[in-house]
This record gives sequence, C-alpha cells and structure tokens, in this order.
Amino acid sequence: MSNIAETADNEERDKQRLRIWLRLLKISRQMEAEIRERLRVEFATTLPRFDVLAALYREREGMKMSALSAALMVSNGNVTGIVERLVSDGLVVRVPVSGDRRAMIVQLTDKGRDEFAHMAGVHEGWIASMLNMLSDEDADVLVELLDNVQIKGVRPR
Amino acid sequence: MSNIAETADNEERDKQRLRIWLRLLKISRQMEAEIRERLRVEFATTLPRFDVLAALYREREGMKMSALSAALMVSNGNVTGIVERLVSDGLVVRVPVSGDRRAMIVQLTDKGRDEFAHMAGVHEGWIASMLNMLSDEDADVLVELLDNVQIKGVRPR
DNA sequence: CAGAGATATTTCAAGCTTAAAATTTTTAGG
DNA sequence: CCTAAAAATTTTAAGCTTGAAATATCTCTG
Repeated sequence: MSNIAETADNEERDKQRLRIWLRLLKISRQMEAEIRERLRVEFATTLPRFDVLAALYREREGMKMSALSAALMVSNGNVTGIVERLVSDGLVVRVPVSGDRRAMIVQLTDKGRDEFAHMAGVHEGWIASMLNMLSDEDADVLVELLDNVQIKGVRPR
Repeated sequence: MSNIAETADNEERDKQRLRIWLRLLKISRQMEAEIRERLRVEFATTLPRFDVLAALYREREGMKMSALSAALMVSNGNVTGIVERLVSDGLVVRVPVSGDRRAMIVQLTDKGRDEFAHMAGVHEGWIASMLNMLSDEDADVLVELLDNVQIKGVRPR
C-alpha cells in the first residue's frame, strides 16, 4: 500500500472526527445557552446551581463536598462558592460529618427539594422541545452512538 | 386512542430526548476539559483565546468586534477582554475602521497566524485521538444525525 | 441641520471556573 | 506517643462570562 495514499486517508479521517466535534460543540453550546437563559428568566437561577441541586436530589442522604465536585466534574473550590450561595438562599444545608471534622455533608432542604422537583419537570420539557426534530428512530440511534464515546483523560497517576 | 397511554408514550419520548442531552453534555464537557488542559499545558493558552484566533484565522481581512462576538456566540463585553490580552501578547492587532470611528477591526499578526496554524494542527490530532473509538461508518452516521439538530432560541424579535 | 433613535463598543458588578497554596484534621509508621 | 504524609476543604489570584448601563458615533427624518 502507498504511504502517501494512507496519509491522505488518515487526514480525511481526522477531518471527519473534527467535524463531529465541531457539530457536537455547537449543539451543546446552543442548548446550554438556551437553558441558562430560561433558568435565569423563569427561575432566577443559574446552570451551576441547577446542576448542584440535581446531584443532591439523586442522593437523599446528601453528599460530601468532594463527592459533589467529583460528580459534577468541577474543581473543589468551585463547589465551595456555589454551595455558599445556595445555603444563603435556604436551598441546601451543610452538616458536619460525625467522626471527621474535616468533612462536610451537603443536603437539600425541603425548600430545595420542592423547588428542584418543580424546575426539573419544566427543564425536561425544554429539552424535549429543543430536540423534537429527531424522529424516535434517530433518537435511538443517537443514544446508541453517543454511548460508545468514552473520553479518556490524558492525566497519568 | 387512550389519553393515559398517550401521556405515558410522550413521557418516555421526553425521557429519551433527555438521555440524549445528558450524554451530549457529558461528552462535550469531557472533551472540552481535555482540550483546555492540553492547551494550558502544551501551549500556555486557553480555549476562549484559541476560539478567537480560530475565528480570525478564517477571515484574513480581520473582523469587527461585533462580528467576532456573533461568530463565537458570546457577549460583546466578553470579547473585549480576551482581545485585550491577545493584543498585549502580540497575537492580534486592532485597527480603526475608516469611515466609522465607533468600530474596530481585529486582525491576526504574523506571529498570531503562525502560532495558531501550529496549534490548530496539533489540536486536530487531539480530537481525532479522542474520537478514535468511532468506526468510519459510525462517524458518518453521527455527522448526519447531528446535522439535523438545529436549536432555535426562544428569543423573540 | 437638529435631534431622535440606532449602532459599535466598553465598562461594570456579579458570579463561575480553575490551579495552586494554605488550613485543618486524620491516619500510619516508627 | 509523635510526626510525616495523606485527605477534605477553603482561600486566592487570574481569567472567563453575562446582562445591563454607559459612551461615543452615526444615520435618518423632519
């Protein structure tokens, strides 16, 4: 086989992968912008706050700060600030962990639980309407394909 | 037909669309995080800066600030700060628009053009390697499906 | 040509984000 | 027991992001 031809093939291959990435990025940025806007206008909140509430809603027992930042794939320091603001709004509480004075568990308050449940329902409707151009078949194929994509970080250790 | 059954169908439909969104979001966040990390470590730069350079690279004549923020789908004020830092690094210049003293055109410098061209090549390789689990056939189907997705903002006017 | 309204951009305040440094507490080894 | 290393979290500095307000300039209409 020709090395020159193979190089051209690989170049086209790379370009096709780049195309996928650019489309993926465009769609997710547009959807994210739309969701941020609606959260702001309809619920006077932000996406990071919504994400924190969503994670806590799944874990009735609450989560440690470190578990929270791992689940959301953001830095520790990041979560500190967001939780601070949620606490002052009365949506979550921080309770000390018995037996480890370093750690804190964050939990939804009743108010936080109620507010999130309401927002989540509306949110699901937004998503469905944004993706309503996909046929049921397309949707199934898409879920399948996206499931195969696993991004591995380059991070060693 | 039964209204109850139809409601259940629609509910499942919505859930499937939500699944797509969550997978889309996860993949794009992971890829974005990986790209940010590599840009930081290998080129000591950031994704917003890379995005601005990419937009300017496509437009040899340069772009007005407003065109730049429209192309990147970010706010005007945002671009101001990023361009400021790129100017002080000597990668772009701002030239006044003759005939309109309000406007500014931003252009790559030779240094900016060279640096971006180099980074873009490496960047394409990163993307290809992150998506190398997709077969060529899967990749084609995925591009096709993603092309159909057009998010329409709710914004009136 | 004056003034109203439209345009291009910057400034501002607030919040998000990160990596790295600092703090506090726990755990393990000697 | 003592202390070095590990672990959980917060703080810090810098940059990104937004919507809204402020500036400056331009255009159009009367």
